[in-house]
Amino acid sequence: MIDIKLLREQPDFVRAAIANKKFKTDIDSVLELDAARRTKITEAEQARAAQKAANKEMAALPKGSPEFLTAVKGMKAMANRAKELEAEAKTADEAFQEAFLSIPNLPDPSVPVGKGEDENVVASTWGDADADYPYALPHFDIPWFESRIDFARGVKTAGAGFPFYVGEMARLVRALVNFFLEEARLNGYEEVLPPIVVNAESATATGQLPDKEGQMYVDEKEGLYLIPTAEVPVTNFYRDEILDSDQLPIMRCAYTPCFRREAGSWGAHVRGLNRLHQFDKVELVKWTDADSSMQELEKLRENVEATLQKLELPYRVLRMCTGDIGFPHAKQYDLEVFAAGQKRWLEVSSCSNFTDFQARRAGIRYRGPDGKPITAHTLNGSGLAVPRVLAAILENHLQADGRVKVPACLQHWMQQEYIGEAK
RNA sequence: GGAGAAGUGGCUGAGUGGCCGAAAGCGCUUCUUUGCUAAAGAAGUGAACCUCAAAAGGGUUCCGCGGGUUCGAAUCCCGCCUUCUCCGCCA
Repeated sequence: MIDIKLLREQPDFVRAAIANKKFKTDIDSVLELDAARRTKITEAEQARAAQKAANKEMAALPKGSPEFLTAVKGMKAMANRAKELEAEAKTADEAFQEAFLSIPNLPDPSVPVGKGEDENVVASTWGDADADYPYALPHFDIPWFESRIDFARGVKTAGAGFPFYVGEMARLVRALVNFFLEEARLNGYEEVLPPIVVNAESATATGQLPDKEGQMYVDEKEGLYLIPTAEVPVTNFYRDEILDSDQLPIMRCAYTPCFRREAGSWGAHVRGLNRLHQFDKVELVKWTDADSSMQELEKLRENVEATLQKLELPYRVLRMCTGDIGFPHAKQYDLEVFAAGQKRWLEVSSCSNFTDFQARRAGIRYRGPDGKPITAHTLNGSGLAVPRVLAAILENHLQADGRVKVPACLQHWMQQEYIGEAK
């Protein structure tokens, strides 16, 4: 949620700022609900204050005396009145909160204005996507692919989108996870191994609930959700806490499997590893003060880029435009690797600054110079998601003999220069 | 899963219907003093929201969470959560 004071004091500024986002909000009705709510709260509090004052006088009277009994009669009416007004205030407040939560975060001024994904700006490109890849194939067309990543048996065992990784491919996935974690560690991120289920409070704090409820797998009996990303449990680590400012920025990384229902998003272009219900990812999360989050976003993006470079995969950085950044995002970069077999760019990381939007909702603050709590800023980025990186490795590093060359940076964990079968 | 006990402010811990937003101690901050990495004394020391142009001030709420009883609840009742102990089960 945004800062309510900003909305009250500069409604036109807010209106203009979110005009270019894809989420539509009626600012005027939010302001009206806010005014109505405040009137009701004041009324209710005055009634309660009057009751408490009268009550205090009454408490001094001898219990059971005639004066006492008379006073009790009057008090009953006051108590009922206060209760009524409090109920009205609560209703008005809930109506306001619901409307207020529909206001998206304000895009940073540096975000390019645009209506949708076609207007994202390519900020930079690394490597040579136009190079000749004479042996590249879509990864799902590599002859030995199904013997290493077994979708059919995954369907039998769990369902579509839950493949088995077998033998050297399982080891390659593990190598990638280790490599990503080690990169993060060397860049100063402290590793955490979080729960991979969260409760409704946590899912609400980071914004998965209520809007994206349909995207998560849920255990209704226990009220637990399988995480769609490690962002959820990791960010909630500090929910409802006040941090010391000298701790900031806090940098964490976490490997987890991620679970996404991806309801209604299946089609020809999501074959193979392009989109799965379960996948492995290393997530980077930062908590910063209010002044340095934009710089920290650049560092975060650079950290992820450096990791991609070591994998020798061409990629590009997209500056997401106002019409394509997410609801809680102030600024967002997407990193896409070029998969030479499919001749497609595949998103492997999204690096985002939520400014104070998510932290306000999650109650994450730090103490400022005067000791007063200030809402923190939160950021996160994938560093990286395994399956699409794996897809690009399989496609781009496919050799003349039909095997795939394992990038040098993974040797430490793989101890194997090639995978697959020679023709 | 069964039985029992407990959940109070940064920490320890009083408090069983009104004088409790909450004793006391510790910790922390500021000041005073003596002066050598310390002692003593004084004052202060949570959060959210409403009101106010702002500050000051005022008000409401918060004693695990949510309901209820009552003129009035940290204190009584109900549900839930968590922790601890014992038993059971188990990687």
